[in-house]
Amino acid sequence: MLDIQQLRNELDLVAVKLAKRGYEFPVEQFRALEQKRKVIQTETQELQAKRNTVSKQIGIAKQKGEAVTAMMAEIANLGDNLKQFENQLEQIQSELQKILLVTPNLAHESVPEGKDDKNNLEIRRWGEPRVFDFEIKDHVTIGEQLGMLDFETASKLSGARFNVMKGGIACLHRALAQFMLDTHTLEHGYTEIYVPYLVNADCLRGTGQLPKFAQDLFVAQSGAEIKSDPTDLVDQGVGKLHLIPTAEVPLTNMVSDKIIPYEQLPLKFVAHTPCFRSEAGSYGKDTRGLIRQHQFDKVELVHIVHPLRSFEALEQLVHHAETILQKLELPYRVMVLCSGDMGFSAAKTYDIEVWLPAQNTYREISSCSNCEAFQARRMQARFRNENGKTELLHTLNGSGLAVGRTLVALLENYQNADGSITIPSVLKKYMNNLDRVSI
RNA sequence: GGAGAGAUGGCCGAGUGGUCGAAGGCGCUCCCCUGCUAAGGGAGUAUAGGCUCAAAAGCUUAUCGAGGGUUCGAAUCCCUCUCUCUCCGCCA
Repeated sequence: MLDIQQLRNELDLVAVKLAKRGYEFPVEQFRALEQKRKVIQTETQELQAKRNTVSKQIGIAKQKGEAVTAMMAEIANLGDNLKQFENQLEQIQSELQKILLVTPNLAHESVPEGKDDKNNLEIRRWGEPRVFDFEIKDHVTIGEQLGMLDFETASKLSGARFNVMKGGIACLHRALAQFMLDTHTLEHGYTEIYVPYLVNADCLRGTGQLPKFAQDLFVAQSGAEIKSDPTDLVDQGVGKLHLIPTAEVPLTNMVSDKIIPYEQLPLKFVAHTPCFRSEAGSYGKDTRGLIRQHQFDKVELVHIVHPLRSFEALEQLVHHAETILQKLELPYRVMVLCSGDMGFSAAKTYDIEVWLPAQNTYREISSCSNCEAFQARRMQARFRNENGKTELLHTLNGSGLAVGRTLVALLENYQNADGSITIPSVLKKYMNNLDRVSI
């Protein structure tokens, strides 16, 4: 959420900045609401103050045994009048809130301007794509020929965009997650966290998925709820649990409604979780293979930091994610997203793209964002600064990495002519010291 | 699933209609005293808003799990919900 003070003070400037990322802010509507708000709020508070003082006087008078009828008469009509103002104010506030809740974050000044992913900037590249001396296969073919990727069974069980892994590939998948967790906890100083995979709507509002992106989520309902009243549609969505689309949601919300002493900063969390995304609106995109699934595993990194440190932390975060690819010896490049391609909550985002030989291109495997105070403001995540004052924290998140896509990269980059997969040296200890996955 | 208890400030905990944003204690900050330490004395110590405003400051509103209601007035009474705990049952 943007700072409403900033919107009041420099509305036009903010609107221009939002336009740069392709968002048209309802300037006139906001201005009108603000004008009304100011008048109504002042009036409401004056009436409340009056009610409070007179009520207090009544109390005092009663204790002394004095007559109170005069005072009672004085505020006889105040109640109804006040109620009206309060209702009006509440309505205006909620309309302002609605606008704020769907307004994306402002792009940081270092973010390149642009409309879509074509304007993203490559800032560095690591590793050389391997040259193959045989006809390469994509990960689907490799996995199916090994008998270890079974999309047919998956679709029988759950439909499109699910997968079943078996044997060596299932193990490799597990090994990857374990390797990532170990690296981040032992070498990068993260605290490993286990979190719920079902979260309430407040959490999703806190990180910015709700209210705007409800269609991208899966909603879970307990069987008891369905049975008790199957026709009740009134409370749909609210109070229901959602499957997490990323561990960013539970991890970041750990500090919601909290005031952290500044000595404890920065907090660095890592969690390995499944992620669930409805992928509405991506019909026909990446329909083959593991690239785009309704359920996938991810190792997520979250930083909770002092506002002056957040851009420094972003560089660290990207570096931590890159380390995984370097240790796996997978070639990649780092992109800085342009203003138009960034996610809702981000002020600045780096994407890491891994080389996929079968697609002959780099594909996103990690997205690292500094959300500045945008999420913290939504979830009231604060810290007590050096002067004892409370201040909003800055939050960052990044994949470290998407496990499913890392597996894809591994299968394709480490494939051999005979259809087997070489196991990268850093993974061997998680794979019973095997050298290869083969039939 | 059955029975019961509870939710108050950083923490503990009092408060069952009126000068209560909230006693008392702990913790923390500052000061005093004490040749160290311990003990003691004093002052301060929630959060989010709004208005005036360059700022400092002042004034003001809301908040005692959440929402609604009664009342001139609600932490306190009524209703609904959520969560936590205890016992029993069931269960990975």
